[in-house]
Amino acid sequence: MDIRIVVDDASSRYSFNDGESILMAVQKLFPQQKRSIVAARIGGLLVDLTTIPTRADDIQLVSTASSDGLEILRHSTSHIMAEAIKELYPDAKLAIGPSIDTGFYYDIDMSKTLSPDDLAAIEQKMHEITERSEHFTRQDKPIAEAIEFFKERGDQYKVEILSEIPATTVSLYTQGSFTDLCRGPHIPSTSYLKHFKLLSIAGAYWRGDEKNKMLQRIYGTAFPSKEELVGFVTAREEAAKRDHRKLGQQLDLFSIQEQAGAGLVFWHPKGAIVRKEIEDFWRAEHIKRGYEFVYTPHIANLELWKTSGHWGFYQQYMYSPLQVDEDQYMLKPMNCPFHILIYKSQVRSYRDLPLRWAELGTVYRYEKSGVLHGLLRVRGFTQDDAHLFVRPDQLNDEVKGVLDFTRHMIETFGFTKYNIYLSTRPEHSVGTDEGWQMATEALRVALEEMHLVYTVDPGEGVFYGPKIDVKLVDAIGREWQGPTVQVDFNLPERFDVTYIGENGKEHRPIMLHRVVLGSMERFFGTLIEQYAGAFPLWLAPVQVEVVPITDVQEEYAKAITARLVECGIRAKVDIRREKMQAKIRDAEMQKVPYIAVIGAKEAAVDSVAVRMRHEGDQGVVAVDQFVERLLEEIKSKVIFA
RNA sequence: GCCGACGUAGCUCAGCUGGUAGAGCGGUUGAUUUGUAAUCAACUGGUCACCCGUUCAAUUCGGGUCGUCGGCUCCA
Repeated sequence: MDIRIVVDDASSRYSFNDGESILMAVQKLFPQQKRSIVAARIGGLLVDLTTIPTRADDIQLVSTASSDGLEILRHSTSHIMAEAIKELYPDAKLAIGPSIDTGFYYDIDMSKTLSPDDLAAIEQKMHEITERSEHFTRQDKPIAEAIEFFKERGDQYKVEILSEIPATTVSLYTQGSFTDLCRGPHIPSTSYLKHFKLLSIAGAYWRGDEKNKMLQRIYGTAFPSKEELVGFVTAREEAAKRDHRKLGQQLDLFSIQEQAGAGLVFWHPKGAIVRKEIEDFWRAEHIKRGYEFVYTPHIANLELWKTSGHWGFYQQYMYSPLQVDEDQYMLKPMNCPFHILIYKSQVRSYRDLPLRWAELGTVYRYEKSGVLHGLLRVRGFTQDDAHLFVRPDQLNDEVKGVLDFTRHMIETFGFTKYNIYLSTRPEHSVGTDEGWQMATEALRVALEEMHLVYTVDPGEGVFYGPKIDVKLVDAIGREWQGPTVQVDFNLPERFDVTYIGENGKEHRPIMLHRVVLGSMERFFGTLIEQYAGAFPLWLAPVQVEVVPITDVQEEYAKAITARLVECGIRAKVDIRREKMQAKIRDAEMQKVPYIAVIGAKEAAVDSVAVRMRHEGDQGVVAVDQFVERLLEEIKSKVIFA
């Protein structure tokens, strides 16, 4: 049979003999790259290379250079790891072992608790298996037979999975003595696997449900080449250096103290400067966009939280009540009810809307101890919150306004790594289907009209309404929810929020909850990682470090520093009895954007020798010119100077 | 909260099988007056996270608590 074989952009024809598999053809056609071609695609379907073509459809070869190929390699690696584990620990029961973005994992239930040392032994066993060149063979079985097969082996998890598969037949893959339930395809032989590494052990609930048993999960990765594997490991080490927790300490930005409690943030002077810059900018942008500011208390009567529904729907995140005289008061987990109270303090006309009220509102939420994470998940944090009270006819424009605002913030702060999601109605929620549908549609339309790329995140909305989330990505690729817009038709209902319409009758406004940064803590955390601590000039805690070469220039250096400070520049002078090299080193390590070196030459002509962070010596510049340049850079919020 | 690992000077870390601790950096003092990433020296610094137990003796062994880290589950 004569079939066209496609590789990347090229194609050639090959005439298959009876019973000749794709693998045999590949070995003849591409002997030099036989281990990089791992599967094939026929009519859109991925198949094993051992497949014997039955029709004259085009065959597209899949190599490990493609994402499909890499996934197959990694998935096969997880099977090989499972085989190794079964050999070492025969009582191990396997659950699931998929490939993921960074590699693969396998969830295992076994009596022995694995330690990091055991990973080396498993890896060793895997190398043995790859040297044995075991073939992966596929077998299609009626589902009942497959269930019987796994039942006999005591593989209860496989049986459970099978019992929920609707198909009548399933495929099993065997290599060596190991057989697993799997859709495939797989690499033809274990010898294809050369470059892999087991990374870590973690706990994971069976089927991701915390009511189920916790299994042991082993994470690992595999790559087509040694260089790529080494590159992956180095990239992880590099990413760890950007970790905001590490930089927070090195740059003296913030701390979280055991003595005070987990998840409670202390902003040190340098971190506080960055926060103040962010806040100043934030306020100025709000004024430009027609917002007003409000301030509200940190605690309020429990009755208020019952009215708002938080007591019913959000109690697990709220701290225990405080007894105040005869009443119970709650620390606020959200700001919304307070803004509503301000709204309700007088009768509102349709002419007053939209009302946009913003507050840097500090809230406290009980987060489970295991989820706390530096600045990115804490128990007390300040939301850059705002609530918009809008008429139905204003909803679309207002959502778009918020999205535009968010985009402006993200761009100004130079974020390049983020994803947008549209989250729909969750299981636990209030309101009518029509309400949810209308609100979700409003968000979707706004996203489309703004030409924003987004993903629908089903069931991830808040109990009171759907939302659009912007998730910022941290140094090692984890997503953290930042900016969000949420439509709420529930609270206005519960608090009986109204405005008087043109017809003189009461109408219900729609409420929008939104943050354009997320929270000051989380935003700062991701910002630190974004810049690896090297903030752009406008945000840098110290903008200029003035370094006199000897103490002869000390007075001049102090005068220059005072002049810079006078111009609104955050300048510091280093008058320690250290060599200039040591001062420069320290300033570089503190990631100060500019170092102004002053020796006898500079002092004589009212100038400084400018050194830029990461760039080195920039030559001598007159002080006035230097100031002008700095002010311009600060004003324009240049991201990469 | 769950699974696992970890918790020694301000920081980074050493301390074999139990006999109350060390280094470098930092800080202080002194000397050095220096041209773009660490000048030299002396001094300083720790109820070994906390509590209970085993032991003649615990930083070291066991249990618990708190915290941190990697995941899971859950969220700004």
